[in-house]
Amino acid sequence: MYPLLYANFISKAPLTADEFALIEAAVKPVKVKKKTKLLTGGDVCRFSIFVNKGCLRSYSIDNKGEHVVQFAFENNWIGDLYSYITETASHLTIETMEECELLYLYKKDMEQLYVQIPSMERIMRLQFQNAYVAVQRRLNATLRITAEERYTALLRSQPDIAQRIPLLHIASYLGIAPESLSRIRKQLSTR
Amino acid sequence: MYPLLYANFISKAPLTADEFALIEAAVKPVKVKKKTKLLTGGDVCRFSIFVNKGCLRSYSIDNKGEHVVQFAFENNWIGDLYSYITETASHLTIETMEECELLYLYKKDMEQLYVQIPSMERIMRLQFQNAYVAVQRRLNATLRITAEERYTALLRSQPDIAQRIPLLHIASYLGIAPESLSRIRKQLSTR
DNA sequence: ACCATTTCTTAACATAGGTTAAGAAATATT
DNA sequence: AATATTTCTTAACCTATGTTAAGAAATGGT
Repeated sequence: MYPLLYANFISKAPLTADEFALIEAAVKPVKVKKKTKLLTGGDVCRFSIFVNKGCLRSYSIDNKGEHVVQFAFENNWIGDLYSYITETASHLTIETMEECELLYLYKKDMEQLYVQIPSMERIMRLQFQNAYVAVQRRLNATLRITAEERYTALLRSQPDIAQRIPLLHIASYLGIAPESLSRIRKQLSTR
Repeated sequence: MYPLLYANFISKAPLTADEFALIEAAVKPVKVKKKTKLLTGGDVCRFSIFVNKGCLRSYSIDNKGEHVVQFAFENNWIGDLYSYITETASHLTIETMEECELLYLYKKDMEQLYVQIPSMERIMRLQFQNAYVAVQRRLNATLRITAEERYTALLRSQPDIAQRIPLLHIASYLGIAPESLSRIRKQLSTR
């Protein structure tokens, strides 16, 4: 039924067919249009979203504008883990950037699954752990390498990003002005 | 016996006197001199260290030199959470920067405590969560504000840092050259 | 197909921070 | 106290990225 989701789960912990059937029953499939807000700053994030098709971004807003925190493509999870766990207001907005097929896993249903499926706890711990490692790695990159190097590294890890995501948002994710990314692209093309 | 440790634990989860006695029995107190390495890149980190007195830093090393990842002062924890959980080689070195009184909590003993003390799981989850939030916040700061603003923010959150820690290491933590931090200090003093 | 909107590029100029090099100050060692 | 080591400061110059402004290109809606 959801082969991508199945692969995603069993990469973290083994599951029987019956157990995965419980997960599929808990999951809420949703199709949404481009530029739809799925979470707005101030809301409590009560779900994790699995991307079956399409892509999304999460971003915070301050007096300087939007700052992209994360992109999520097919087979990725997105949400606000901190708000989810603490049940406090999120500082993030989550928005689709293409037409998307998403699978919502609500916390309420997740708690059921914890009781029914022993490996479930491991899965959430791994999700947190992956999030932690990803942000730690990105911090190191930001402190130590130039924007150009960060951009080429991003292209390597997600080769279709330049086609799928406006330069504007990629620049925001890298922490630079869009004009600077445009200049970087030009420099890269003339080599 | 260890009032700082006690306060640190009960800020995360309630504990009975008997439960805290089990923790105190599990903890290994150590006094170490300045500039002692407690973990070296390549080791698996099998402990969390609680700082009762003194201060430490963790750092990674690459071709450009050392990069400070974290400072830990009294009442803080330090370790390599990723290596600890995955039991893979750490990329970090942990080193004292003053004479220290430390409390080691080994993973092996921690696992006993998990069985004996129900709130223990919550405590570790909170530790991970705090680490995640701290690094997320630092990433945002690094992407969005100048080195000068990051330095004044650091001073605000840890006012004695300028007295206790060499400028060299503070600059590394901020991701700038020591000369630049020296220049920033000068600019701040003439205002 | 046409118009509105969004996104991207370019260029000139400004600035934060890096690099190099030298010496001064502080701290540790004998 | 004298010396060695570490840490800090300063200054001149360099480079990456920011800022502003304008127009070009692409995309979306009707």
